[in-house]
Amino acid sequence: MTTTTQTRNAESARSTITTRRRGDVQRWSLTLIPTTKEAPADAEAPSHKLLVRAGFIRRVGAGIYDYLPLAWRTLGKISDIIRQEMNAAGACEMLMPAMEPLELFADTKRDIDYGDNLFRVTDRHGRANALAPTHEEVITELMKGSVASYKQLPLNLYQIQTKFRDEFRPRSGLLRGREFIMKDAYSFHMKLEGAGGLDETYEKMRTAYTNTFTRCGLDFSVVEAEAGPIGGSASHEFMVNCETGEDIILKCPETGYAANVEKCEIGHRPHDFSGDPTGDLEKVHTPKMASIEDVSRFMKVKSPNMLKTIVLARSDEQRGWVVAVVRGDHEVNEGKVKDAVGFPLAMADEAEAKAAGFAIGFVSPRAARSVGALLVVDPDAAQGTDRDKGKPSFWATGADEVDHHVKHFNWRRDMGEFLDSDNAIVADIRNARAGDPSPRAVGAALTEGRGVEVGHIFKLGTKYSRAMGFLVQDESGDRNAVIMGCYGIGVSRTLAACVEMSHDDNGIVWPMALAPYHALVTVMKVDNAEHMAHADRIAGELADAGFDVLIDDRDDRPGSKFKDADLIGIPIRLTLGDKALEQGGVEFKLRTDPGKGEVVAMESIVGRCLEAANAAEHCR
RNA sequence: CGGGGUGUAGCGCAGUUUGGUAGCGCGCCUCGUUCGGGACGAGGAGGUCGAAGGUUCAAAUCCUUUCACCCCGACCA
Repeated sequence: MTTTTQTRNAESARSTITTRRRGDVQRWSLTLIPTTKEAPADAEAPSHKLLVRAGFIRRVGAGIYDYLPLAWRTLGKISDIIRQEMNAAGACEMLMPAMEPLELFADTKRDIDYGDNLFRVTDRHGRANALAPTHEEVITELMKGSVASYKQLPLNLYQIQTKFRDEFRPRSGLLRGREFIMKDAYSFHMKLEGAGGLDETYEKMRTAYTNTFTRCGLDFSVVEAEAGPIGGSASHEFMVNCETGEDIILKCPETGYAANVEKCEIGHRPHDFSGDPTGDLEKVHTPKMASIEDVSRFMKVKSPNMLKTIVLARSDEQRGWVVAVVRGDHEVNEGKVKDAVGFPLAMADEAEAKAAGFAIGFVSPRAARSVGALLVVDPDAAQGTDRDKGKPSFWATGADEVDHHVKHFNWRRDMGEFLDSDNAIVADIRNARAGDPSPRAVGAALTEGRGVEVGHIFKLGTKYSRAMGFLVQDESGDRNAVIMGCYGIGVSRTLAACVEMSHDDNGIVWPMALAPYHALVTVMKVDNAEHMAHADRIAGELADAGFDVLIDDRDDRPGSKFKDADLIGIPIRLTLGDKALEQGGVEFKLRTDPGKGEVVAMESIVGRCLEAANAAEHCR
């Protein structure tokens, strides 16, 4: 550090309260940034390769990584944004232990639900402990002993902390590790609606999450996810959009509606059972071919011309069968079937279904009538006429006889009046896919995208409070189970997702908000005292303006320094060398700019950088 | 948990079929020449060949056992 920098630091250290943040200045030679030309052989995902190559992370064990200085700085920036948004939304930070006694799971049985994914640790006395995967039990236990009156609620508490999950298969570097950094928040309420209710906090969290990821400079989608125990839109996932994402999401290009595959609704699709038969029912011997693909290939019938018939069993107190029918190339969505029939159900036990008379693997819609079941047909399967071709629909389906299928199935002829009875309904019961009509805009088609889940908020209801006996007295003196919400952000995963979303052939391209340093001062001749003095002065001025600055003071060849600069992805590069100095300036180049950049006069550098930083804010 | 694969220098790899005392590229150290997009020359350091046991005069190499890691699938509040 130069004397000027030291003096400035000393000055800011003297004041007890600062209203503006002074940026950091760091010399490359005094930190650890071990860049490499080659990525480890086992890395596949772009973020994994680049984070290792750029010296952000190093593998310690399967799914366990060191966060090196650059990574730690970026994680700090993500955490800072999260803290600001959480605090602004009325949540309060605390810290719980990473380890917890296994006894805490006694009431919720989550140790069983989690199974082998729960890291277990036995201490010297033989006590069973767990490394926490999340903290519902710990915080509920805390609240149980600290909150006894409705007057103390609502509350929303959060922490940023390392979490553990003994994944079967850790992969893709930071995207799915066994140890990861997470922000988890838990809110507590006496009611769902109105002031102080769960719904209110949930909406605040949804806004806070949207603000957080927007400020991080991420391109993301908010998608409706599987409903929680309360139902409705009780759960949202925040997905960073990128090709390499593990999760598939569907979006309506006109309304912004987005949902994951499980949850996505499909817009109106007309249906009509009427239409002439395409021929007499023709039974075909299809030995041991129970799958659509096998039968399709064998009978030379395309899967969209087949009916896929799934047998489900009612899973509440009442007994009963449900036969769900979709087109051969579609997938039955159990959740949607459940919503359509109005009672819980599950895939039928094969033995029981066979005993009841279903030829499992060779079932046709006719079985609903002959065996006695509620028939639910997806609109795309409920067609007597092929609309596109304007002629009767050709259907192949099971023969309700082991090892046989039939061709020329016709809804009217083969099902008769059963279709008009209360035991036959048509409803959206399949998974959505790209090209399906949007449920929110007539004429719009859903598009498919991929993403990495970085945030998830949901309404827990009273699952944990009931299980653990967290009851609080309300105004009338009654003791009620507290209603909870829970809100998570994968902090370390956000770091990796950002790299997945934003990189090029040369390396990482950080958004300004998450970059470990905003600017990199690349000094060409580090043994030239005058040049170094310029670098220190420029860095100091930038730091005063709030920029975090890294000075590349390594005595290395220009080529490798430029390559490293691109690799670690600092947004602004200032090159200090003879060429620009002769013109009284330095070279200014954004990571996203091609070429060598432009010469900017010394006195204009800070202004030029501020301009770039602000432009970056706005374009996100 | 099923299928496939890999463990040799910090990283990337060859050598294993056919046993003979360990090599290449990058990186690192020293010296010199270089110096605006991963320089060149000369010299040098660095390896219990994942571990244990066995066969053999001799094992990275053959045999047995074991451990670790990766990829695909299944799974994933």
